[in-house]
Amino acid sequence: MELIYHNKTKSHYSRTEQMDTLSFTPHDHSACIADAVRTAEQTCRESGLRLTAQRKRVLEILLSGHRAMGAYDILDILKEEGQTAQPPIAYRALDFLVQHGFAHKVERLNAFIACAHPGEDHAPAFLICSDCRRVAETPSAPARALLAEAAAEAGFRIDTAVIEAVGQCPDCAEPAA
Amino acid sequence: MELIYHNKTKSHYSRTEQMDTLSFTPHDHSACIADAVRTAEQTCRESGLRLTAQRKRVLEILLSGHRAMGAYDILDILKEEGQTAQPPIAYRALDFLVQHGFAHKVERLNAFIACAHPGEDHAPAFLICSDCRRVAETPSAPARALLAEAAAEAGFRIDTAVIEAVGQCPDCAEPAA
DNA sequence: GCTCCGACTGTTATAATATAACTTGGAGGC
DNA sequence: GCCTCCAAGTTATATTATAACAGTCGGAGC
Ligand SMILES: [Zn+2]
Ligand SMILES: [Zn+2]
Ligand SMILES: [Zn+2]
Ligand SMILES: [Zn+2]
Repeated sequence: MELIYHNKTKSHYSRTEQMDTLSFTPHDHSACIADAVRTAEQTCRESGLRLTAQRKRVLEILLSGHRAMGAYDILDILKEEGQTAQPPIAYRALDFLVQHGFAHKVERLNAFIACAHPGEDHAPAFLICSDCRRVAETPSAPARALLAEAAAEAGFRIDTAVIEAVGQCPDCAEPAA
Repeated sequence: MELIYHNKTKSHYSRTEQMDTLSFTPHDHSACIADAVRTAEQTCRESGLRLTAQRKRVLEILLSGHRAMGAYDILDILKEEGQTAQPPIAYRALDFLVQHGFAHKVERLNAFIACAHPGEDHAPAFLICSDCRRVAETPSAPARALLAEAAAEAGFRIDTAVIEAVGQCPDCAEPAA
């Protein structure tokens, strides 16, 4: 399979803006997990936050695949690991992770994913594959700028914006060959 | 496609694209309701759809304010009107209205609004006022185009996209003067 | 008119997602 | 040691959504 997506027109996305959508790209995933955990640990150390065992474990669970997971999916895993695990356990850990940028909530799915670019201060759009449930982050600054423009014309001041696309990822879009 | 999104002065939104965000604009709201109901009736007549009494009543309830309402908010109103009204009553009517473009689901709120531009074949972005809970539709075609471009670079084909902004509407943004 | 069919409605039950409220525990500062 | 604070544990409940099946109604065709 040889797909080339850059051949048509000039990109609006500069090199430095290129946030690779690695969920859909083969990569060393155990390194990917280790990196994310290390980044979270370091960020917390620097900011005086407490990445407790529970929070770290929930982050690791989210990181195990680049898929959105419901709070109760996470709870089930914690239970299998021997915890008693009532809902607030999962929701509190998720709140912490989302609050501090280590995870995101996918509104369309009422579910959560580990952030693929922790520490980068980004406001991603999500690409949600309806076939395999994988979710990737993609840059959204240009789209957000246009949205802000449209909002401004209505006198509306945007605090946050949710941008989530549903469709087929590269793997699932291939004809069933 | 030639878009320059850093240009402050020139609008990317043509006159004909101007979907006035009337939720935030004073207007003859009873005419607004009547128009929407009439449009729905006509569209259904033309398309062989059945705008039953339940569906019409739910549409009217949604139209009563330019706010997002939960399915159970609607159920409560139906109950006050003497119906027995179990959840599927509301969800079925909402499914129909959303399916055929007479209403939208606001993912961020898990709630529904009447479409402000029925029959226009549009894919709006929503502007959600966090203070007064009013919701307006605004054009999103330019932002969607950029999102599609970013997705294409990842080999992702978009079927649908949710674009929802939370912030302050013109009325609520005014300093408490 | 009658019948059949398909779509809508009524009803019961339950699933899935999320939070409130209060108690217990534990690390660190003083 | 003791206090404070925040996290974790626990119970209960709120909110959002769907499954499943039984009744009803209206129009198409005969
Ligand atoms: Zn990975
Ligand atoms: Zn996929
Ligand atoms: Zn109106
Ligand atoms: Zn407002």
